[in-house]
Amino acid sequence: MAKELKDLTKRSENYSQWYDDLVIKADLAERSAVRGCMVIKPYGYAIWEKMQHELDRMFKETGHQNAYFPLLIPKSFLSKEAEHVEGFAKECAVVTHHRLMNSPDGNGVVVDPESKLEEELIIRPTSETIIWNTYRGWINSYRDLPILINQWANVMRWEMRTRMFLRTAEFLWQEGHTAHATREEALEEVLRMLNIYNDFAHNYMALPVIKGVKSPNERFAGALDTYTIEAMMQDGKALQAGTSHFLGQNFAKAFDVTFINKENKPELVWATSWGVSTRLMGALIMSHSDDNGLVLPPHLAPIQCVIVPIYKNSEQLAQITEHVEPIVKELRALGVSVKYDNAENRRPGFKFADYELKGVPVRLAIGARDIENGTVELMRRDTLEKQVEPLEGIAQYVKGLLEEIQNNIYQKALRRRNEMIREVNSYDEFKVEIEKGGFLLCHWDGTPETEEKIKAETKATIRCIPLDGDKTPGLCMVTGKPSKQRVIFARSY
RNA sequence: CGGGGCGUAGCGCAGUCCGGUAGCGCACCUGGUUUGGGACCAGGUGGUCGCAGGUUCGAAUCCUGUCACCCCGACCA
Repeated sequence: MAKELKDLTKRSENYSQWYDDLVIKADLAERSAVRGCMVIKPYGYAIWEKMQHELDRMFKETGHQNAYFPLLIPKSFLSKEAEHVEGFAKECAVVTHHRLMNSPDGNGVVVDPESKLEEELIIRPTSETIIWNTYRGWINSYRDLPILINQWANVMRWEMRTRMFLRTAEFLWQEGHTAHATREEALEEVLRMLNIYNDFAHNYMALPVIKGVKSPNERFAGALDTYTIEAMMQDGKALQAGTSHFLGQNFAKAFDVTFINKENKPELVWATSWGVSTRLMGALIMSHSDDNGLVLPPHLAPIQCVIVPIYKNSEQLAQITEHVEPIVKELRALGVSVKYDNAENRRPGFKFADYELKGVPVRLAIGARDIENGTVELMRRDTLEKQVEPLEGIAQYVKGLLEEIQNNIYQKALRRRNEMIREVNSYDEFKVEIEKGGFLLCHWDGTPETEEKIKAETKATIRCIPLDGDKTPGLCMVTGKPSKQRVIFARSY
């Protein structure tokens, strides 16, 4: 084990490989036997649960409720919205039969041809269709609106290439699906949820993101507008961290969902959908990790503080435990999640390295020397700095330090991200700069043709048209045509 | 679907050119010494060498076929 951990050494030229190793060695997930899927391990899942918990709270505080819709979607549902089917058709897993039988040649089992389904079922790649098919029955009058529902679920997209957390064939997410009486109300909802994602990324993930709207090329299949939060990873590639879609009346039209308004006239319902997924785990890992492993922001760390005893014999361990137990109690009373690792089959050095790899924000080490001096050795994961603190009042100190670490990790990520943003004014300069990674702020004439040309020639896409910041018009760097404002280009995951 | 690689112990690999007893490191088990940054010593368990044919006295190794997986593209709300 020791040597295996050492292999997670300095970040290699191949950042993706380093990332995969980190995910596996930090005990977050492993590759599964199923193509393009992964097994999320307990430690990784604990982080996801914390994310879920905080997001769920924010959703409920804004009037949303949770519900659950089926995993399987009749094929015909998917085809009702033309753009939607075009966007997803190429990556759907399809259920065609419902029974197996013993193979006639005696080798295992085969699909029973007799069990062929009359209509194939799609494993949901997203749930707009089945949900809007259901909403039709729920909505009659303006009094039934709005409907503000969220679902925590798994979805499946048969991607050609996968990468743990960032793009797996099956992933966990939440998808909100809301129905409104007016365009204005729906648009308000779209921005409300975008802001929730932004706040969550900032306050919990310590992840700076840019709010913006997608170009038509990058829009969700079936949406009129897609809003996004875009993050920048340490290797200079962008990551779409969450989206909020204004669906207009497209799905209401496709699924015939109308309501009777106050004037007793039928009207199509306005829709939004929004979601974040386990991809956020990938964002978390890629944004903060260093060469010693994961760095978790305290607000999401399953273990916020670990205590490692250092002892020569069982009497010493008992003595240390006596001093540690009240501290553990006190920390828990302060709402700090703490682990006292008194396992005897690992030496302290191993534990130190292991908890660093796992990103635990604060480590306390207590030995006989400390008991004598009334001190404790404290190490913070974000700076890797060690300090000696008095045992007295240590719980309160750790509590305060966790907030400082949370803030420091954000500031560090923000600084790094900002250094990767730069303005570029000519296409020649763009081709040079894009190789260095990061966000490039450029003028674009607003046409899909220009965006496609840039993508084909440089692999860069428009990550978003930022909502905040500079709105000065200019001239497109490629065509010289007028541009309303600078947009953000990057290569992305 | 194109281009490249790989398949040998739980994990990481050597052995393949040139056929001849299945190897190494880590992990695991036992005993002992250790324990303030990834312990050490001694002993031990574990393999139909991806699968199917073929050549041969003899195949991880040579031949034919086949199946996985990985990487780079294409694809990716």
